[in-house]
Amino acid sequence: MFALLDCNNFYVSCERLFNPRLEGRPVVVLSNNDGCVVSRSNEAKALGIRMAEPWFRLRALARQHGVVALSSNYTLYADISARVMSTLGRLSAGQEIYSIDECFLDLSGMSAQERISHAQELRQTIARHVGIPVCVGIASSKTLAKLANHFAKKGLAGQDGVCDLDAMTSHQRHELFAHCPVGDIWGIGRQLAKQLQAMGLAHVEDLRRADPGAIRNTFSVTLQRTALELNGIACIDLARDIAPRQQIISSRSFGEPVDTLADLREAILYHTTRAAEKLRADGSVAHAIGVHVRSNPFQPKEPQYDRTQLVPLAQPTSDTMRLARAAMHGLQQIYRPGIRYKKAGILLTGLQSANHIETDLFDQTTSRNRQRMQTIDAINRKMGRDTIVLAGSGIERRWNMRREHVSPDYTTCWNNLPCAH
DNA sequence: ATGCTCCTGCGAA
DNA sequence: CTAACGTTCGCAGGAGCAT
Repeated sequence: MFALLDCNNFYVSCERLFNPRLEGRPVVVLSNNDGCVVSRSNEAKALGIRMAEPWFRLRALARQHGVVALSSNYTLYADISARVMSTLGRLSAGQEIYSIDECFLDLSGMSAQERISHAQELRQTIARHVGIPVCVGIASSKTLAKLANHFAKKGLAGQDGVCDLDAMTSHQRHELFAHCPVGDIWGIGRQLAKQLQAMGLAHVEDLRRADPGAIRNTFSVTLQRTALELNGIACIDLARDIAPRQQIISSRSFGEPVDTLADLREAILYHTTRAAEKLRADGSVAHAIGVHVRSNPFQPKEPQYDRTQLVPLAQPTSDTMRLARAAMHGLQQIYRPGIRYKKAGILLTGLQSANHIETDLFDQTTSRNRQRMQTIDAINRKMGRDTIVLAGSGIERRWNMRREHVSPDYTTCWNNLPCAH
């Protein structure tokens, strides 16, 4: 038996913790670069503001209704998330942290009564200890638990932010499934929903009753598993141990378009530095680095360009200088003048544990390099992220993202506390 | 026929 | 005033290649 616990309007709820004036008002949090809406308060949803709506298209409506728009502050959200997750971890047998605002929990061996009262207790504890409102969905597969959470959030399944599909009658379940579009199911996005609808499988109940073998043939094993899970046959286990990452991406849109190789070099070096830090934090090494640049696809009249160049590494490494050299080589190959670039980034792939790689008998520089990177990491951890940087990664950084309405890092930075000013 | 790598598309949050 | 549309991850499956 699985529970899926999901925080309500998570980023907005985080902002409200420290700014009570946001209570009762329409509030949205914007994606990086103040681009799109990624979190909405109930009041904002009531105004018809949709998920992923570009902010510039909402400006007029927002002014009219007094909508508060905030830049995203992932430092704050990550810290609040850690508090929610550790609180839940203490109260649960098995926990899989699925994303920044949701996790699966193992509720096996409980009666329906026990499950529902346990879920209520979780909600109250999170509200008291962290201050974040959450909803809980419960069922016998992860896909159904996600769906149950969806019903709980919409208030379709009765009381108080908890929905246990296994505590309901089959008639009640049927009613919910018959009216819920397939696009609301975990794993079914826009493309699949369109195809399924064309085949007459428009609602959850249709897919649940479909022949799994036929689904496998016309679509994929993934969708077959989804169909089985809708029938309460658990195909996807709770992931108890966190598998090491297979790739690391660092990329970002520019605040303003960039056209010089010099600016792109800075940005690529910056991202290489960030990604290499993550790589070493994971205790991994990379076999290849990919360099990615692209123009702005939302300006179709301008010349379009979108390339990534994969550069294999002679020996797998986590050394920033080596990765940077490879990245510069890749960038050189794909840079084209006369393009207004809007985004650049890098990708580290073929990740492996640093412990398992063969060391080159004739290479005496590797261990010195490793020590050097460890020292730099330690200094940057202690003194702040950009204390020691690559000279090439830029000072002025004209390409930095827009972040016009950012809130303070209330919980992780003393200097950002309002009383420090 | 089989198995590999590389690349693209899709989905998720 | 203008122009202004996210990021990071995993998985499936097809293309291309070698055996």
